Amino acid sequence: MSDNPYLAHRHPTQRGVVPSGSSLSTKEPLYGFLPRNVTGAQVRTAMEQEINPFTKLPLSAQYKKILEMRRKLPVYSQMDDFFKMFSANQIIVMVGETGSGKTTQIPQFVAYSDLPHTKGKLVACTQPRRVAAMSVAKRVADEMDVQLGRQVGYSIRFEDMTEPGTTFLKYMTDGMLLREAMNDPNLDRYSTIILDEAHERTLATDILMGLLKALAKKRKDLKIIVMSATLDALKFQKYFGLTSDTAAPLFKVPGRTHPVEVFYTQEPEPDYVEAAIRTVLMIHRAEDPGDILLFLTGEEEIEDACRKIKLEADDLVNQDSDSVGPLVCIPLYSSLPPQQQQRIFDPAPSARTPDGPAGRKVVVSTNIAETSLTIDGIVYVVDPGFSKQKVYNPRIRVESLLVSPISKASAQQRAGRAGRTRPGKCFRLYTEKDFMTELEEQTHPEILRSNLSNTVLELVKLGIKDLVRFDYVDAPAPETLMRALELLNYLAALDDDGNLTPLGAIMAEFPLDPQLAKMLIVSPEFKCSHEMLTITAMMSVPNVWIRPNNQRREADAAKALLTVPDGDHLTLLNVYNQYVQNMHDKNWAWQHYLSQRALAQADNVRAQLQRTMERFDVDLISLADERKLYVNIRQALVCGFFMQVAHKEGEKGNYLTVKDNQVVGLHPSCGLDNQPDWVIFNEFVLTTRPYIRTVSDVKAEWLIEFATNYFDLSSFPDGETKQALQRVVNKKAGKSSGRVDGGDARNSKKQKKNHK
DNA sequence: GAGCACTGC
Repeated sequence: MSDNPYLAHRHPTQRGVVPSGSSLSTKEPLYGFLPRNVTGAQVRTAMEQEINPFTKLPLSAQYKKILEMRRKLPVYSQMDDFFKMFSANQIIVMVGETGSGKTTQIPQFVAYSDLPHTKGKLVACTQPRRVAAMSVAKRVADEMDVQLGRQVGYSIRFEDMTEPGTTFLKYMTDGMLLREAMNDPNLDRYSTIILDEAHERTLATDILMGLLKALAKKRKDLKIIVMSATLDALKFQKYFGLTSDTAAPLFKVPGRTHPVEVFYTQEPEPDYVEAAIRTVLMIHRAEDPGDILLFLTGEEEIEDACRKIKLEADDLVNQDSDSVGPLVCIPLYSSLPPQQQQRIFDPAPSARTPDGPAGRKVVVSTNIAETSLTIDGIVYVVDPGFSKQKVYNPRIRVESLLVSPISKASAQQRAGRAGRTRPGKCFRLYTEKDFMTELEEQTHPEILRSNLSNTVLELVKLGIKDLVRFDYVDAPAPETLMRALELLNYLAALDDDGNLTPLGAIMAEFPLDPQLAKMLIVSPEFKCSHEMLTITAMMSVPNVWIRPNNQRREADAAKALLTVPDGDHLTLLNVYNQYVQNMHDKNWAWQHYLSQRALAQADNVRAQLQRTMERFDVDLISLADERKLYVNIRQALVCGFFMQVAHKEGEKGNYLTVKDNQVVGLHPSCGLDNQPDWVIFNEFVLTTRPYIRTVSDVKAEWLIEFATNYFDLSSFPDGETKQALQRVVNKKAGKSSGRVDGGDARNSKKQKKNHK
């Protein structure tokens, strides 16, 4: 409070209430404001003064210009109703369609009501994506006529653009707020928390909803606003109702978009890519000027479709250049370099002759254009009705991507992309009947489609005792929770009663999957923590290898030069080290067919992980003897990934995963120069057939020594794998092992038996 | 002998 000039200098004795009857009243923009009891009229008056109520500085011309625009937003005209509802309720559900202005305006309204700056508190507004948190914060700082990072700021991974004591309105990623909650379960710094884009149902937002619902009962002073799209509102209202049969109040704001006419096909389309190409060309020939957005499922499909559209469009132009204009086709997916992604904002090609037919731009995109990126000027949307979606099978512990039908909500979102600048049309390549009867209402929330080992560790760290009975908006399958608990128990992050161990508490502090966190924390015992830090960082960023279609051989040759034959993990280490030795040179990366973007990310992640290691006194050490070092690295890998081991089966190059007995092959990208008996893998991918990817050679002795519990033979199904292990155990009998078990590195004690 | 929907800490 003392660092607040407003209170400290003028009204030091009043707590959070701006006094009335003061002689300063005429100059005081917040005169008479009672926290959480302000009216729309009061706020509008304050906004129109000459003095910025939060900085005491004169308001700029730009502020006044922006205020003019803000007044036209649908949400602005409902200010009175908003303040009434906000004053009277602890939790509000709000729906505001695209263009309502909710993301920029509501947090400001809340700031005028909460007056967080007078109490040393903050108003937080979460976003699912970093770019959104940054760009909205910038916009709102402009609207409030303050410098970004002062009164208004943002907080995302790698960047905290806030000033403690000054910032009172903070945009942040949902994951960032969840991290904060792990160390401050009451979230005491916040007076109001706004969860924006709740309908996207990210894992972090789902967990936050559960936490905030419980916290609202404990902290009566905490207000919560959940903002979502229309379709989900009732679900959230019921979830956040005070009792089982009352619902949280709904605040509704209309959007500001143009109508979109929707067309369906008469019959189902057997080949959606072919149908999509046909539809794009039909639009180009027959419809008025305006750009087209086509949704497909992945990189290969998109590049392929772009080629075909381009060929056919050129044909059309050649046949009839008097009535068909030029067409450009632009692919869009996340692994494209940013420079190429920018091409979607290029204007459509101009007509060939001054009065010739207009040119047209076609963007062929993954789901990235459904939420993350908006392209202005789109008038036509072609929606085949599919996207790649993550699915998790807890039985075999595998996450995979499957091309699946989209939901109605998703189809609606796609159609909406046609109406951002003027009335548009959406061509759905499925029948209206299928839309009505076959599509699910909502996309399944992420929590139902993911491996939850990370989430479960977070929840336990958050103090949630009974994971099965936690009040989820949608409860995950019990088997998924059991799988997560089992893994965390084997990793010694949780004890046999499900309580967090000291090791688990540290693991939870790392922004990593539990396996990675574990191997990193135990790595000092193997004197290779510098190296494990690098490998962990490299495993936490997108694929560094680039393999252009027309230069596959060159790319493979470049990769061969960097490959370490004992394992892909060592190759990743080598790549990073070479990158650093070559001074992070962009050209070096380019010449070796490596993604400079991914390498730079690895650098960033590595630095963050190193800070976390230092914070918890995890030593950073290396062995000088490289051969011994490479052995130790693979031993440390075993401590994290012992549940992802496969054993060679026969001579055909097939492997059997341990315990699950899935038949898998080494992925063609694997750099091993032979077929070792035992391998440890990072990923199980299900494409043309089941593959394991990022694979290293390990020894059976290590499995038994460093993952004693998991490789307890009495828990093994009979089979070749068990026999092979039995031979190793027999051979080893008589010799004694010197090393401590890899279970709980901190306590250096043997893991307890924990099998059924 | 082949892929990497998209986010997030």
